[in-house]
Amino acid sequence: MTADILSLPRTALHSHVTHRLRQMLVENQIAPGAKLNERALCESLNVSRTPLREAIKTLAAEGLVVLLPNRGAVAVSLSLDDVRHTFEVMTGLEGLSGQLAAERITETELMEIQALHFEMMAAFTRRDLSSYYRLNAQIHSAIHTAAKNPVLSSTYEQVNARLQALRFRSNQNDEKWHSAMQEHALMIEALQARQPQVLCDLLVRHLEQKRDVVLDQLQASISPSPKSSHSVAPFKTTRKA
Amino acid sequence: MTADILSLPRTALHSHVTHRLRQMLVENQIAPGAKLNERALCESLNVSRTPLREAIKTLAAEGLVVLLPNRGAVAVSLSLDDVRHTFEVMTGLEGLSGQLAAERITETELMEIQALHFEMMAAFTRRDLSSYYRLNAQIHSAIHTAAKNPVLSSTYEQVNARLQALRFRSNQNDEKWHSAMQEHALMIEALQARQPQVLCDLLVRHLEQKRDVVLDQLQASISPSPKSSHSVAPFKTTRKA
DNA sequence: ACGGTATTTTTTGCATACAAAATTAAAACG
DNA sequence: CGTTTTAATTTTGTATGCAAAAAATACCGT
Repeated sequence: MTADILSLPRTALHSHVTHRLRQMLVENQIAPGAKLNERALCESLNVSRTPLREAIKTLAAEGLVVLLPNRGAVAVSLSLDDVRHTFEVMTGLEGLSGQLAAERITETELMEIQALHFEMMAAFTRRDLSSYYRLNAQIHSAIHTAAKNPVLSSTYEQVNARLQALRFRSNQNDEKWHSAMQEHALMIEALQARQPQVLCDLLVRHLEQKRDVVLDQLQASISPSPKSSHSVAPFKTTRKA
Repeated sequence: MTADILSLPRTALHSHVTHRLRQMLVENQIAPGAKLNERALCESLNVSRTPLREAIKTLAAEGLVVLLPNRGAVAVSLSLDDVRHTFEVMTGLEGLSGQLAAERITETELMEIQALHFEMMAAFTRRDLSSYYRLNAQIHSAIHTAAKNPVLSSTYEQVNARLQALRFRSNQNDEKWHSAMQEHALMIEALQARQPQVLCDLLVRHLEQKRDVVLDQLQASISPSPKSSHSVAPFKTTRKA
């Protein structure tokens, strides 16, 4: 008994499919490099091919899938260089966001971020990783909101989505996690003191650390054992032995 | 006798339509705020509704059109704040691009930019505005290429496309044009000297100037005479007198 | 004549049908 | 047996058909 929406689905089917597909890509329910079979997805999502294909075109524009002429679409699979380039852009955008946030943040917004930060410290103290991730995302999102530039926010989100599919774990060890917490504390201070450049630099270094972790993990996941967890290889990694 | 492509259109019809529509939007053949009538566009482009609608979804993801549920799509119409926000992002991206270009540019690339710069000086001397625009775009594009980050380039292009539709004229008067030329000369120097921060600052200030010109022109085109050249008003500017 | 309601027309959104291409399977040949 | 060729199947790309919603027009009451 699937909990279908059969009352008011009269609007926005393609939009619904877009969201669902994006979620599947970002959450790795569709692995990087995997082919998007229209028939299969149609059945799985209970829609016809028309809205599905429209959704795929949208996701292609967002860079989450790649269109192969006459061969359909595949989930984007980032090379190491792609990841480097994407982080470079993300870093620039996040730095800008921090700068603007430090200039434009209101007292209420600042207090909310401080509250989130305390919650995050609690999560850290308990070593509650999932809460930590959630709060971390919320804080960064709050900074973007404080920057008060919707174009910047949506651009950042779009670029960020491509990396989400990598499902990397930062803060593997306690030491790095601790230093990430300290960096966050410094960010709050920079926001309080309304120091745009300081916050910008902090965010940039923060992201560069994350980038290095991601790149290390990616490299580790491909060079020694080709178990293709989230393979970077363009197409089929399966070969006849 | 229309020069149709009847030999090899067997691939990428939606892609072709996307390009054509994007061009029409960017070149203002479809005015900001104008409704995209599917039937009309189908006839005009000689395609069925399926590839047309797919193209519209792509352009919606690029931010060139806005989808209204059950009411189709309209060409995006930027408010003054939208323009401000868009320029803010553009500035950040172009600054980053300049930084990276100054770090990564090769001798050959630098020489090509210098050549383009001399051509631009020629165009300026002749007060050949259209050549100037073309060369200006080429130089900026060459800088992006020199930054060697495809993700950055495509992100920039996408954000820039939304502003292209404004069809603004920078360098209205000779004085501003002259100072723009001087700024360009300084950029070349910064590239030669491989000074990332200097180039970044130059590009940022360059774009901020352009932004101010655009905002002035936009404001002038709406407050005094509501002749709706490229209207910023959300919908119909025509009212019964 | 005017405001509001009902009806027609148009337009959008989705599903389906059909054609070309690609992929896979089978067959023929070496 | 392996390789290439050929046929069947699947899959993608586009066109068309149908239903709901929106817009436009006509109608009606006051």
